[in-house]
Amino acid sequence: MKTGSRSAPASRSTYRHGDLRRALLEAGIALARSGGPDSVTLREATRRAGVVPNAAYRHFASHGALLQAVRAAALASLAKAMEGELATLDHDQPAADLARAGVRAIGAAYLRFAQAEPGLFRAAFAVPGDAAFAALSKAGESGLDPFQLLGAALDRLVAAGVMPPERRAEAEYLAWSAVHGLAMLILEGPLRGIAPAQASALGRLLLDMVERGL
Amino acid sequence: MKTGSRSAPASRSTYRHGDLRRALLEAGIALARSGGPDSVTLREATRRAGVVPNAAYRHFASHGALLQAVRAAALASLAKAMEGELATLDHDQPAADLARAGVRAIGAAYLRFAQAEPGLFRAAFAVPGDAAFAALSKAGESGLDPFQLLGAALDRLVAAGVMPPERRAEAEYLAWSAVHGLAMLILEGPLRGIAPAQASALGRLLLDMVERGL
DNA sequence: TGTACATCAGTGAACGCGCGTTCACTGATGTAC
DNA sequence: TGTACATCAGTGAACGCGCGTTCACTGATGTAC
Repeated sequence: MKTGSRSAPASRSTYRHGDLRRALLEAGIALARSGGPDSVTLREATRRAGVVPNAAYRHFASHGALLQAVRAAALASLAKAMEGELATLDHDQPAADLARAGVRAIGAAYLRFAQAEPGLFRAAFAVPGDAAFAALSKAGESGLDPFQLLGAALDRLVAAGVMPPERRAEAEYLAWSAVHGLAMLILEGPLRGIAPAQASALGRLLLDMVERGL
Repeated sequence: MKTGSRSAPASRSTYRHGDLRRALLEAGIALARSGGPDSVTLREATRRAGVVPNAAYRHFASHGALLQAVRAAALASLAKAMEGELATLDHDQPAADLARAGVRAIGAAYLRFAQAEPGLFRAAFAVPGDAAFAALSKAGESGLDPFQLLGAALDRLVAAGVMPPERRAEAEYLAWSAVHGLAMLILEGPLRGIAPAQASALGRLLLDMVERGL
């Protein structure tokens, strides 16, 4: 009988959890961080929140709903990393240089995030499938998601006269392709286990190529 | 009692299967083709081969061993697609043009394979983990695997004087990044569901960018 | 050329695993009177 | 200010699922004599 109830799975004195939804989401994010999207499971998330498995259903309709919330958080986290990189730019330089630096900052933040948080990165880009995902907030503080941040940087490139407007539409996908591909090669391709310094050197070369190529 | 033995799970008259290893591998490839690497399971492969689950252990040490064999087959298949594309090149042209066309052929084959066989493609690039994988044959008829085929095409680019030798080392990863990234965007990114024609147009633009950028 | 026997490919039955999900419940909270 | 009651967050127990893997076996094959 001990001290009343030993039914609660873990260290919690109150019957109500208080903020279970948040706790589950954070557990899910931690799981994704350490093992990628496949590690995000309802049972482990509830376990970590100190709660019985089915309690999750008060806050998430299904396992997929939790996973999508985790993915959205991962994307928002990437967006914030990009915004942070953009914030370091020196604004006292010619508009053309600044615009170019903006695109590089986006790319560099992307690559750094992929290497620093491989689990979250993989979770962010796991095949979504569900349309409902679109409603979730994947944005950073500016209110833009990672893809939109790249778009805005490219818009500035056009506005600064660095890139002809007729190339703008394709540029989005071409630049994203190059950077995303390098990230994948580093995460799970032939470049796996490369040192961060080498990776960022390669990143610079890649961004050179993109800049020349666009 | 029927006609002797009804113990065999499926349509097979002989007690011995005859070529079970091959049958399991082909079932595994079919599974990867339709559902990606996660669909490759020992139980389903044996089911399709008309055999009891544990029979697989006469031919594969574990589930992972089968999966790796499937991955190697997928890579070999990609290598063959590249070789096929290279074979269509017109050799009656200046060496520089031919070398450039070679690199484009590699890239185009890669993108086409990704779109035509998304399951195999994903299986081919699923995180390997095991070093023993290196011993499996992932090569096409030339004996080169996809990565080596790209390397050879780049060597020809250098030999033809199109690319300065000092850029050769990086070029491998930069070109691969761009093409692999576009493939991922088309398979499970914002470009999912794009029409093949649009995809190949985008592929051409990407290869333009790479060519200019290198 | 015929027969005993070793080999070993495939069988049959069973494990334990962790998962998502459903059901009927209980007990703390906060609101209406 | 105090009490009855509705709400609903979390419990407890149980499902069925498909998976990888292990064990002792059986029966067809092909080789040695």
